[in-house]
Amino acid sequence: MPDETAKAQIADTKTALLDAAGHLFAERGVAGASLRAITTAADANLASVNYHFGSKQGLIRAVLARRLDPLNRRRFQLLERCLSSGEQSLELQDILHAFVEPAITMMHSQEPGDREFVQFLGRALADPANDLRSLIVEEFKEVIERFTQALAQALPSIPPQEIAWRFHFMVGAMAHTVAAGYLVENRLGHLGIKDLQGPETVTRRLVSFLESGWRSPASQRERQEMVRP
Amino acid sequence: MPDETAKAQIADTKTALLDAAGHLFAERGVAGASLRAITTAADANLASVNYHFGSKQGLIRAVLARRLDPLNRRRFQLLERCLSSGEQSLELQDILHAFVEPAITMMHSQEPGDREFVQFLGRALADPANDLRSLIVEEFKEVIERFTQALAQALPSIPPQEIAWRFHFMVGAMAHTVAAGYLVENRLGHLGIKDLQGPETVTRRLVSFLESGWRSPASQRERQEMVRP
DNA sequence: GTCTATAGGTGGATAGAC
DNA sequence: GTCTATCCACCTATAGAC
Repeated sequence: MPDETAKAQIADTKTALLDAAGHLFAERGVAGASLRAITTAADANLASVNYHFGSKQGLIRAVLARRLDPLNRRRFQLLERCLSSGEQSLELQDILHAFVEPAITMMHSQEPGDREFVQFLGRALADPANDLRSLIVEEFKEVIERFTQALAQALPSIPPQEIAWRFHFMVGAMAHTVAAGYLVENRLGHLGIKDLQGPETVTRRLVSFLESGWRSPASQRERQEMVRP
Repeated sequence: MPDETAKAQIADTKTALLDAAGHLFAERGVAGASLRAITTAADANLASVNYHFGSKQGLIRAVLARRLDPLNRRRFQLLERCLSSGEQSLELQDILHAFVEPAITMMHSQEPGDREFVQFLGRALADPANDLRSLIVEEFKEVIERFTQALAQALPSIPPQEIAWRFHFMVGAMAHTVAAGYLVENRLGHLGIKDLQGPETVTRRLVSFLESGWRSPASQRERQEMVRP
């Protein structure tokens, strides 16, 4: 079946391009990774990117979607689970776990592509390139809304503006961790400290830190403003 | 005195270049801001960057040093003050305040150059360009050491690896706030929420969030490991 | 110190043969 | 679908006149 081999060929080239692009984007940034470097690494032709993805922008979009969609789907899965389980008590810790765990797990994944991807993602949140940022913000809109709502429900004494800021702090802590967490791991290694490695440990540390932060009482003044019209 | 006007001329061109570069680095990133764009914005000659700073790399270094050095000096000042005041009780809140306040204040500074700078700085922490990152890490080495030490002293029950991770989380929350905090402020505006603006409010929110996070108890197992040889 | 001109290189994108 | 050749815009850096 020549049709099958042709399709396989397409899939191979596309996949090779996505792999190479993901690797180089994480290593050098979107601007620093040229189509020449990407196609060379993928053992493909310079024109292949434009054929398969239309443009470099299209390639970026595809690299993002390939792993970000499953990542956020897993977040929603975990969030749904803790929304439906207790029914009455919405556990803060579970919500934070649902938000954080998928990214931290991917950061420690054995597949090298996963690790590079979250690193790229964490950096992209701070990237000044407008088109890249708006892509990410777009993808995150639903995540922000659903998790903000769950958090506000679990913490009824925290006013909405405080929720917004704390969500921002949390995103920063998580993004920096997946983007540069290896620095801490290296540092501990150099100091001769044998840390309990693995995604579970890092997730536990981060969730515990964040949970206490979220439980910090809001200022009296703002809580008063909350009940007024 | 022709000497004086000549010197003033030099200072003007250099300053104009630093201003323009700071603005464009924050807006488009280091890679995205070309010397052409910078010199045009500064109303200077294309060759002037190489004359005054040797290279683009030299310009980047100068832009960083101009505001990062005073920023960190202020951090140390505030840290010294709370180290010497109580003598017996090292207040966690004051240490966190010393770390966070200078950056948040700069983020709300009236001088537009300041605001743009912390935005650039927050982003540069995640920048994949090695030369830029190593510059920042170099500048931050002393900050990390001195604040880590103070925090370990204020929180004797937290083991060193937990200190390292929490410091990492804190840096992430702060960097993301100065790099993209305006997103939250915009969002609150769109939602019709009149937030208490100003650096004091944001600083108070962040310090309160972080303080609770730092006070989160370490796991039993790791505290046990701490007292062993 | 300033400025023009240009060298020497890399970028993304495309046309057209196969 | 693949690949070569090529276009053209843009980059940093420098040489040399003023």
